Amino acid sequence: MADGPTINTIAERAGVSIASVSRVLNGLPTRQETERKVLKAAEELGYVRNAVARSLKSRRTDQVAFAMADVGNPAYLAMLRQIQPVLKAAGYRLVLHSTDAVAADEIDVLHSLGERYVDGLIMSPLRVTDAHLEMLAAARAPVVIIGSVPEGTPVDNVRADSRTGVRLAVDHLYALGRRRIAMVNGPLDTVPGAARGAAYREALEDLGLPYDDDLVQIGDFYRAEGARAVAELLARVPDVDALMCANDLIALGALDVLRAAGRRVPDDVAVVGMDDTDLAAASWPSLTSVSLGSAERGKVAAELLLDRLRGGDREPRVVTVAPRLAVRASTAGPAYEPADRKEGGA
Amino acid sequence: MADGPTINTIAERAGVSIASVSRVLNGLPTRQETERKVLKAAEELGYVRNAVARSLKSRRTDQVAFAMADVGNPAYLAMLRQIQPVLKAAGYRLVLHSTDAVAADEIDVLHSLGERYVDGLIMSPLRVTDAHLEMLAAARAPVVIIGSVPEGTPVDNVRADSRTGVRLAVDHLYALGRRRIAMVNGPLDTVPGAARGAAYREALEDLGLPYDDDLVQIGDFYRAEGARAVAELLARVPDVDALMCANDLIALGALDVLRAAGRRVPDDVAVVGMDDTDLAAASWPSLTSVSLGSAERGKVAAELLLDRLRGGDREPRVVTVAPRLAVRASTAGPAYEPADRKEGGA
DNA sequence: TTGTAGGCGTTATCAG
DNA sequence: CTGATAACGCCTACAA
Repeated sequence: MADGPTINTIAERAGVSIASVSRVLNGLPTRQETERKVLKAAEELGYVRNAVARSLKSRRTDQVAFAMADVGNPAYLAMLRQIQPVLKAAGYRLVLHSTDAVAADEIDVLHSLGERYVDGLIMSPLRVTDAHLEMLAAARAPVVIIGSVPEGTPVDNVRADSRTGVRLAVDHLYALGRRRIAMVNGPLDTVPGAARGAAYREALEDLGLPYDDDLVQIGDFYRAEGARAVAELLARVPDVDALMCANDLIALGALDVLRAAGRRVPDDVAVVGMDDTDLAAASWPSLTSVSLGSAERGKVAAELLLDRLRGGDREPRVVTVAPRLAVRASTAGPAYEPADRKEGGA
Repeated sequence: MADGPTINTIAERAGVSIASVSRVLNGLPTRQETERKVLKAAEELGYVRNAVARSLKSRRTDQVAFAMADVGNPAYLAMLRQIQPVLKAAGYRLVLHSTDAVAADEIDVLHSLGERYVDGLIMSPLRVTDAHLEMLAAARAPVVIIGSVPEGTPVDNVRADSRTGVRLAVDHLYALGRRRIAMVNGPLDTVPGAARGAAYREALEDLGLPYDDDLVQIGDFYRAEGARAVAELLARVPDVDALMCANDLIALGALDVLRAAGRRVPDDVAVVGMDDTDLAAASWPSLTSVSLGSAERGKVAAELLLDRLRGGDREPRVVTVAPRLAVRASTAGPAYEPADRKEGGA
């Protein structure tokens, strides 16, 4: 762990100037002989470029960050899988941050942007506080937000249309004859929580169904929390016949609880998730879910960031990705009995 | 996105020297008046320290990296959840890398260590190639490997004891009366794949059970791959009565396939996973799984790294975490029928 | 307590 | 094509 060699060490050993070393290392035109000597010396010394010094001079790190609110949520993984290759192909290394939706951690990541550790940032905050907005306004490197920020925030913004998404789901449930459609949501002070809650209410009203506070249960966007919320809901409203869950993890928790309670899905209670993650197709029964285009949003976000990094000093752009309903067994297919019925939903 | 202010900008505005600015910003003793002026100027300018320049001088970044082979595997998340707070408490920012078990990506992360972007690294490689070992030997910053590296590799090493772990599981299955115990493994050229495969063979032999190639199926450490592998296995060896899966994801895939095939778990086929992730307890039926102490390993790794970062220039240390069998429904409990039987396993 | 100046390892400009 | 040399932004003796 002794101090590593620098271009100076190489220069000495090769008997050339540091300028020549730098040139060789950066592939600039050099005499064959010089190049050979330098490369040989570098090799022998086990030289590794000090990227920190390089960044200081070049003002670039060739690194980009993606800050995820919940690493355990496959929706973010779907984004990651799209973001990673796009940036990699463009020569950037992607570093991840796990913020656990803690505002302070997100602010810290934003801060690290200012510290110049990365050239750009993709972030998907659950809550958007004033502190967030301040830092975004002051950001000196490109930021792309996946999720919604207020109009006028000077960053690119890739949005889901959860309003339409929730409507797709509620309409689907209604079409199946469900009339006691409950909503299991995450915290209302989160961006998705607020949007999905409002959308649910709106969808019901448009269908002429009464909005009933009892049918709304707030928990959090995790499986265990979802399960807890659904347990409470069932106790309070035993006649509920459909659950609109604010994400797939909540929906999986719902399935756990319904199974334990002996309620058949979808016969007794239909369940819809959101995000259409891998888990939705893999669960039992498989889960109908509203795709909010996680993968697509990741891809778009990466491309927007890349565009900015390449010098696009354009107006902030807002892209909205369209939702899609993936109908599966939890609302329309066979429930516990070994498959074969063919009825299809909606 | 104009060029940000530096300590020079602040110095001018505050009418002091850059040295004073630096001192104030670092909390060194300064006259009240000076401090006030500097802080005011910094505030007004929206100053953010350039961490790159700071690092160049101080030779520290206060950042540490954790390279995960598979972000989608909850076993790594369990590690992460332990690593994160330990390092954070010590003042380090944790950055994550997703390598997808691609050797080239892992080498790149190791390279980034040499580039001085981070002060240390925790890494959990699936395969350990010569290139890995070379870079580890040459590493100029502390590295902790979660997983096994050959004796003599000059890095701290936190190991699981999958040998004992597999044995616990196989013995358990044997005690339940199972005699056609198959193994569903990941690639044999991975460290865990090789270890678990060998352990399985050894465990059978010690029980006096014949080792049968037909009972071994190689796939990969993901759910879909696990499902595929189990489907093949079932087709080839219909009378199998127990599956020892090399991790929980494979085991979940196994449950999917068994359910689709109408085989009852555990009545017809008992299933054991490894890693004892959150998913094991949450699956249906809940999954018996060998805990290899992911959380514990993460914690130990973080502490070892911290020790090194604090100057511990000691001998490389090897810590092995003991396995534990978590018995659940997939081997011992009720299967598909609504619970109530009380028999307990082993 | 404060300012001046040197240096961290690179890159890039400018003469030679 | 090559070699001095000046930044990049910050920290830190050392001197005042």
